[in-house]
Amino acid sequence: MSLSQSLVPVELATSFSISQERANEMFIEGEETVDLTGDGSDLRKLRRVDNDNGGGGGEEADSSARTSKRPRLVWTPQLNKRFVDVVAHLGMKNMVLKTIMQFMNVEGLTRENAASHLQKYRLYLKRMQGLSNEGPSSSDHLFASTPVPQSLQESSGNGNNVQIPMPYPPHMVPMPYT
DNA sequence: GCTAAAATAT
DNA sequence: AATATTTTAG
Repeated sequence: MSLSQSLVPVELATSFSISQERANEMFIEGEETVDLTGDGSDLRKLRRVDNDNGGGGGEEADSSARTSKRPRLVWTPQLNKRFVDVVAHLGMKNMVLKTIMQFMNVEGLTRENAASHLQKYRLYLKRMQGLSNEGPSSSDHLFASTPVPQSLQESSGNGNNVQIPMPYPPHMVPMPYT
């Protein structure tokens, strides 16, 4: 029961101070939810909510992300933007999970997360190209807000290596935790 | 109860 | 690694 206080460190190293009261509204009963970048800030904030483990102590021995099931990841528009942006520079040929994740370098994002999202994004592109040139479907709340880059429209004459003008600086954040 | 999104399995 | 299926959230 006394694990609540350390689970909601919302604020990050930003100049802007977000409402700290927001920290209180992330208690989900029986479920866990992660939120990478909520809204209006950089997207390297990963919040993690861990529920009770039924031990009594409430302390976890493992400090690393290991043996612990990661809660459901929420793809915010910002995070998706980053995803699309990276993918745009890669092109269809190099739109591979490994590369994508490498250039996104969003800490906390796992391979499974990106893979799942990539799948959905591919389906989205296929759908859009199959129908008409333009036409925001009623669904796709997330992807509809993101402009499909021209880099993906063509086959991209790039060969096996891609030149990326350093889209994002490499971060050295080991573990955000909270 | 249905649909969309994320996770998980193949 | 890519696609299919299952599970979970909305």
